[in-house]
Order: sequence, then structure tokens, then C-alpha cells
Amino acid sequence: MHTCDHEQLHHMAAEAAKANMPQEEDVGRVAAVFKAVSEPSRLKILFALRQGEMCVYHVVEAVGGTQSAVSHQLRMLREAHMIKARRDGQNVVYSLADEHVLAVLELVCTHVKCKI
Amino acid sequence: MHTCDHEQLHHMAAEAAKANMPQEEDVGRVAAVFKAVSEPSRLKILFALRQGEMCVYHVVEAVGGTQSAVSHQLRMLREAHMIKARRDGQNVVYSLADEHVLAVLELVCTHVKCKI
DNA sequence: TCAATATATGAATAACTGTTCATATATTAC
DNA sequence: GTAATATATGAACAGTTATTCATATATTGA
Repeated sequence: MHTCDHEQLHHMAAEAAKANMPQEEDVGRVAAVFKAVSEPSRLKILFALRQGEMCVYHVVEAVGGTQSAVSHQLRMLREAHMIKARRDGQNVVYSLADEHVLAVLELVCTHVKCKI
Repeated sequence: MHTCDHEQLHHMAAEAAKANMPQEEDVGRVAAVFKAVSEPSRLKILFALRQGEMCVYHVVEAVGGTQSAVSHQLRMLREAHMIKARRDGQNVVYSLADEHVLAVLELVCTHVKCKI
């Protein structure tokens, strides 16, 4: 049996944590969002799209890499609902999904003291 | 040469994106934060610590898994500055690093419409 | 219809990552 | 000092993932 100086307090927190833990499925959905932006290559795309919507060609221009790699990355970001796409003629134009995305970016940048 | 209906506009956005792209090192630091919470097992620890500080034993109680696995996960979260640790006798007590962590969690949960 | 342009995608592989197991370190009580 | 408890960690393996390459789809213009 475990005991620590704050046994009672920690035990209550643990019990509350179990009671308030989101469903496995929701945890997974939240984790998927974080995973989408956990790679520098994809994170750069979000930073780029802060400047406004862009078609794939210009995303490639902004962040570098091959068209194929960027296209794969865009798909993952879209599936995580971090960006949205609309077709415009021959082009597909990408932009940040909503204001949450910008807010999260800014929060984390503040957190790690990164000027953006 | 590429052209799209919004060639001029997208090109300017791409140029601005390149000019305002954070340093490679900063992109990496931000990505590391997201990576830390991109695994359900680690995300659960953050959800758990919303209820208050806990020693390792009680984190294990709250989120499941082995002591070793949880300890590895705690280290990654600490290295990403998402949680902080203080020793208290035989125990090490963990808590969320600061208010940014809670704010980011809440934002993303709102984003994916997950009740927490 | 065909050619040209823009974007997407399946498969393969190399690199990365999470967990487990065994063990190490740190603290307390004796 | 030793024993017991709490936590941390290195190595290895299994599973995952990012990129590349080749190719497919979609749209436009002729």
C-alpha cells in the first residue's frame, strides 16, 4: 500500500482524474490534433498560413520541400481540422481552419518564449 | 512558371510567410511541445493533473499503465515544460507547468468539440 | 478530343518512438 | 551501516511515421 505525505489529497485528485477523464475516443481526437502539428514540416505550414490563404504551389514556395511531401502534410493537417481547403479552378487554396488554430499557436509560442 | 487566379495575392502571402517564419530552432521547440502531448498516454496525464498535483504513484492510479512507462512519459512532458516536478520526501510531486497548458488543452478540446 | 497544369495518393523504406524489462538512484526508517 | 519504498533510466524491440518515387486525378484551354 502506497502512502505519501499528501496521500489523502493525491488520492482524491487521482479519483477525480479518473472520474473526469474524457472518453478514450475524445482523448484520441485531441491527441490527433496535437500530432498533426508535432512535426516541424507541418508546423511551418501553419505558420505560413497565418499570412493568408495560399494554393499548394505557394505553400511549397513558403515552406520548402517537394510538392508531394507538402501535399501529404496538407492532407494530415486537413484531416485534423487544422486547415481547410477549397478548390479554385486548377488550384486548391488552403487556409487555417478557424480562430482556435491561431490562438493555440500563439499560446504555445508564448509558452516557449518564441517570438512570432 | 506557376500562375493561379490569385497569383499576386498568394505570392505576397508566401513571401511574407518566408519573412516571418520563426527560426528553425524555435519551430523545433514549438513542435516539441505539441509532440509531447500528441500521444494519448501523455495527454491523459495532463488531463489528470488538471485535478491538482499528484505524486507518480497516483498518476499511475489515475491513468493506468506501468510505473516505468508513466515515468518515461512524465519525463517527456517535463522536458517539454508542460509539467513541473518537485521532490517531497520519497515522492516526486507533479503538476501542470503553468496556465498556458490548461488554456491550450481547453482551446483544443473546444476545437474538436470534446467536453472536458 | 488532347495537351498542359495543378494537386493528390499508394507503396516502399528509412528513421523515429512508446513500451517493456531489468536495474539504478534517492529517500526514509531502523 | 541495511532494508524498504518511490522514482528514474538504459537498452531493445515492435509499432508508427515522414519522405520519396511513380503515378493518378482534376481542371482548363485549344
